[in-house]
Amino acid sequence: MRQIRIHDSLTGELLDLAPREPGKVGIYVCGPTVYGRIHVGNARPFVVFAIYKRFLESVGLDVSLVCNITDINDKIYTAAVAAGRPSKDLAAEMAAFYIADTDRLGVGRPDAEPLATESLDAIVALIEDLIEAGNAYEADGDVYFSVRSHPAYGELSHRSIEDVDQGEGIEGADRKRDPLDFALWKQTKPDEDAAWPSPWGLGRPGWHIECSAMAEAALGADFEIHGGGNDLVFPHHENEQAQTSAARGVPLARIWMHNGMVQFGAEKMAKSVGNVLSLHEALADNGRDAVLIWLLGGHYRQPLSCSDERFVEAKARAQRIVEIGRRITDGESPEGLLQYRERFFDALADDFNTPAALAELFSWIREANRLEGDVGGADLRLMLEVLALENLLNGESESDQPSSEALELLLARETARAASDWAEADRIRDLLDEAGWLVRDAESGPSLVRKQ
RNA sequence: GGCGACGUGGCGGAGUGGCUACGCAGCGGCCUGCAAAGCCGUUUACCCGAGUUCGAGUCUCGGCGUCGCCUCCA
Repeated sequence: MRQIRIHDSLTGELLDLAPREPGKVGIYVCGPTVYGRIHVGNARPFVVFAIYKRFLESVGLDVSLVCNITDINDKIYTAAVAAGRPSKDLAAEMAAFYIADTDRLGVGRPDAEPLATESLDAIVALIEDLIEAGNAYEADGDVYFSVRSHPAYGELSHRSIEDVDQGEGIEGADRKRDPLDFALWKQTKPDEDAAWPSPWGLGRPGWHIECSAMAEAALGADFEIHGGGNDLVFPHHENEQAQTSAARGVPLARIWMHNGMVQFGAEKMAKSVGNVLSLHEALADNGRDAVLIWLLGGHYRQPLSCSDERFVEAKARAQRIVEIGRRITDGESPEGLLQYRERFFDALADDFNTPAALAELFSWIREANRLEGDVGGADLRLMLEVLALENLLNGESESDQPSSEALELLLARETARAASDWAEADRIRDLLDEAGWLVRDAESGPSLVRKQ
């Protein structure tokens, strides 16, 4: 079996995927905070890890993918106050949009999508354990993690404790014993309309502890892969790692897998910058095939540029796959093309190199196009299924079946062609073109193809 | 300032110490009545300088430039 290797942010090295239990892989990915519609940058980790799960499953692994939904966060309260509505309603609405928008990507749903609001017991229990272990302390209804009590702090983001602060001089600064410390639990505030009971009074959990608790609840500590955008490495993932390893004595995850940012122009796409393209808009304008091909067209760790040109290009690539779909037949693929299929999977096994895998897929297509006669499409379908793009081979839908009028015109054109009446033949072809049909002549006869 | 990463052909984007990435666009050709689709070709692509090496875009050092994180952030 192929050795699967992944770049680990903690060690900075390619690590072999080494499951706790042979054949089983747990992946936890930080999902969005639901205070607005998500943009294509938010969609990147969703797609990367959904497709990675498909790849791992295609090589026989049993994968459990967990993507949380953060529905307790400052941003939600701020947005709710601005909208003059209960934060609970806003979060519920935006969570529903998130599900709907990502559903349209058609890459499958995660196996679990825990909500912070439904994980309070686990969160409170983890905080209690940290206090008991001497890594956290209560202060006037808040609870803070004591960063200096955990010597390994900084190991993930490769920074020294001297170089960071957790918002000194901002919220809770007077209650912290050390400016480095970060909040695990925050006492409720007057402008917040959501709070939960705890041993420290009414309040709400900090963002970092939510993920530690939800990840552990779903997968157990020391699970295989923790993912997310590389903008989360510090402080979010650093803090998650510190919390769980302090409380449990084992790392939260064995491999930290971070995706690069989507860039709009030269800058990171971010709501705070305002240069966002919402996912539902991108899907409506370009279709999910093009959005997917665009996202998979770059290596997950690299920045990915977003622009109209990129989507035009992705659509053209999708079209090339649709064209080969008209050419291939059911059944086994020629042995001569096997090398491309093998290298496709090799590329994905080697730090999930989707652009290299796509290159092999397109090489398969080119070679198939060069062959004479029928070409079985089994291998191509296998590759496309991993990428959730096998729909491109499924051919015309009902609405793409030529109408009887169109077929009559095609017949009339054949009559004209048989009589070498090219002017009439071309006139009919123009008529068909206006009706949305492209004529393609082949040895086997003419055919009509729906214009894209 | 600290930490991390990156600079590849018109554009996007992989990759390896010596062998065509791939896609998109343009141009030329084949095929076609003409097209479309497809195929073939497209003349030292690897930021600059120095070094290591038989040989470097690929390793080392030094520049220049860009991006991300250090504050909520996928």
